[in-house]
Parts: sequence; structure tokens; C-alpha cells
Amino acid sequence: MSTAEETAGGEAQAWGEVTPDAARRLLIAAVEAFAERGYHATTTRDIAGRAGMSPAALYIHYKTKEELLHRISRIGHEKALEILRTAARQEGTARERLAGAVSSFVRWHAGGRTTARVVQYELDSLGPDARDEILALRRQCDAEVRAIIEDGVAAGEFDVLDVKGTTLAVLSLCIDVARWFNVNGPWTPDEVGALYADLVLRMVGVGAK
Amino acid sequence: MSTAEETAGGEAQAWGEVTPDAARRLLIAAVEAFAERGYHATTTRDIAGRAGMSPAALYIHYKTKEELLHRISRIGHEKALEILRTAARQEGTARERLAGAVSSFVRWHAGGRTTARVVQYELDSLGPDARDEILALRRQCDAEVRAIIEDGVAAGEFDVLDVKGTTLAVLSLCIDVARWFNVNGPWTPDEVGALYADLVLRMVGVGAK
DNA sequence: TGCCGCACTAAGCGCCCGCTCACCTTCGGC
DNA sequence: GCCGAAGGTGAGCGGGCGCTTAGTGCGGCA
Repeated sequence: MSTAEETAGGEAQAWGEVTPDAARRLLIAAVEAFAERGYHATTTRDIAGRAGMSPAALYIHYKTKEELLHRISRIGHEKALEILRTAARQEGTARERLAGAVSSFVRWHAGGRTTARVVQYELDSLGPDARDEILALRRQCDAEVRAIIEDGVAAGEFDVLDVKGTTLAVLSLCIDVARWFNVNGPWTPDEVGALYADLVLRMVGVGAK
Repeated sequence: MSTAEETAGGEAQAWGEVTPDAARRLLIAAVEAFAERGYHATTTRDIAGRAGMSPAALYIHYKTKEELLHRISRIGHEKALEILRTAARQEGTARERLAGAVSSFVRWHAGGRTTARVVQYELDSLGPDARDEILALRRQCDAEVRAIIEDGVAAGEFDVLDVKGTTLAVLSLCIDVARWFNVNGPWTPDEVGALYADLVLRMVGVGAK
């Protein structure tokens, strides 16, 4: 499970489930454009151009530009939730599960930074209904992490003052990786994942070892 | 110095240095609009309207819409740097200075969330020259925090694996407060500041009390 | 009092946006 | 061999954008 996740290679393989080939190319083009310039600064002409198509082709597969963002956000959040769920349901102590969850979650945000940036930072550009749907997924992510921390506290492994606040801080720390991580920077996604797992364990009161 | 910072009251008093009254009103209107909708989704008509003026009035005081964002970013980053510098130059142990820096930095991001959000998240909307200028200020913020952590390590107070990475994580954690903090949420800026100071001390290997 | 300068407005220019529509090509089924 | 559906294109629409310009009301000073 934890071996050949989505750590390796380009970020494109995650979109395999998007079925007509042209629709997938448009979606990937939109992810790149949104990540580079932001949703509002991206034009439909730019998206279609990156996908090698005319501007009108976009509207055969998607009703509006917002539908593209919605689809990207939902698929991305489902992937993030799956990563956290997989880690949370692993065998082992709360400490091992928390370290695993943080390192794989961070690896995803660093390695798939293009996608993660859109998913995590362009949420406000969605309409109210779509945003509510995504926020529900986000609450499930929060619940997974909180459950691990609560387990650790109940088992006497962790020493935490404020479970809710610490959960929020842990997620916030991981998510913000998408903002600052640079592929040409000094760290690999794996290194940041390991560093952050260590830092988070310290936050819940467990020494580095 | 550390008493009546900018903790109290509305976020407007920080802009006292912006001199013609109309220019200040436009700037505050721009901060609100950028924070709500983002830079690209905000129109100059909206900014002028919030300031109670006609669209054309904006161009008497600012050359372009981007100049507004530039001014906001520079003033905001100077304020952030001042907060960190003040905390770093306080008397006391590295532990006390780090806790003070984190709690006041977080208080600023939470209390002045509208401003902080624009300052921290709309950077990419600036042109290359303006962005470079702001990034220089940001590097100075990084240097202040890193200096405290290095002091703590040198004095044997802190136990840190990777000073550079930990510095980045600490700043990232604080900055991301501007993204999620909600004035109607369960915490006050002071509470988040205290919680985060505790979490950061744990990250550098110092127990809670 | 007369006039200048300046902050501000009403109107609008030129552009590019999201999106549409009439038409074209390809291709499997009978 | 013809036909309709699916997927694509070129041209262009209505509109709102950032920004400009000609003109207006008004306070200060000789």
C-alpha cells in the first residue's frame, strides 16, 4: 500500500479516471493553468490552447469554466482523503499511524504541488453549492487526523493540550506545503515528509527517537 | 513597545501612514475587496465604490490596480517584519523570544486576517519587480526566526534536527493562520497565539512548561 | 471679487473575457 | 453507399474589464 503510491513520476496519472481522452487533457491543462496563474487569471482560451484544442472544444466536455475547477477540487480532495484514510487504518500504534499519515500527506502536497495548490487554495472561487460539497470532504480529512490524535491521547501515548487546535495546526502545516514547496528547492518530497512527521510527533508530545 | 501593538481593535489603524485621506480610504477598500474575492476577481469599480468614490478617482492616487496591491504588500510585510524584529530583540532566553515571536506573529495574522490574507496569498499577482522586492522582505522575516532558533541550538536550549527546515515550518504554520482563521470561530487571536507558541516550542524540542 | 489649481465625476474607449452557434469531418451500422 | 451521432472548428456575440479624457465644483489667495 505505502509503496508505489503516487510518489513517483509526473502528476498526470492521478486523472486516469477521467474518461474521454479529450476531457482528461483539458482537465490537466486546467490544473496547470490554475496552479500557475490562479483561477480568475486563467482564460478558457489558455486552457484549450494548452490542451491543443480550440476555445470552443472546452464547452463540449464541460458546461462552464467553474465546472472544471469543481471537478479538479472533488477528485483532489477525494485523493487526499484516501491517503489519510489509508494511513489511519494501518496497523500499529497511534504514533506510527500519525507519522505515516503526515509523511504521505505531505509527500502528496509536495510531489503533486501543482494539483494540491489548486485543490487547497482555489476553493473560494467555487460557487456556494460546490464549495459546500468540498468543505464536507475537508471535514472528513480533519476527522481522520483527529481520530488518530484522540487514539494516541486515550492510549497515553500523546500529550496534547488542545486536540481540536492541534489537529487544525497539523493539517494547516501539511497543506501549506503546497504553497511554498519548490521542485527546484533543496528538498525532495520524501525529505519534507520525513521532517514533517518528526515535527508533528513533537507537537503531540512524543520525542523524536 | 510590546504593549499596545496592533492587537486591539479594527484593522484600519495600521494604515495611518498613508497620507491623503482619499488614498487611505481607497487602500483600505482594496484590502477588503482583495481579501474577500482575491486580486484578479476584484474590479477597480468595486474598490472605488467601497471607498464611496467614482471609478476614475482611483487613478488620481494610484497609477494602476497593481500599484494598490504593491503598496498593501509592502506595508504589510514591513509590519510583519517589525513584529518579528521586536520579538527577536527582546531580552530573555531563546525560548522566551521564540514564544514571544510566534504568539505576536500569530496574533497579527489572526486579528488582522483581512490584511494578512492579502499580504501572504496575493503575492503571485504582482509583477516580477514588485514581487522581488516583497520576497526580499520575506527573507528578512525568515532570517529573524532562524536567528532565534540558531541561538537556542547554540545555547543548548533547543533540540533541532534541521534548522532551515524547522524555521520554514514554523513560519509556514504561522502564516497559514491567515487562511483558516475565522473571527466567528471558537478561538480568539490571543488563544491561537498561545496555542501556537506552545506547539512551536515543542517543535524545537522544549517541553510545554 | 476673480481666477487658478486640484480633487473628483460622467462618459466612454478599446480590449478581451466566457460562452455560443453554424458548420465541418470522421466513423460505425445497415 | 448513405446516414446520423459524436466531437471538433472559426467566427463572433454581449458584456464587463482596466484605464482615459473632457469637463465640473470648490477652496484659497491676490
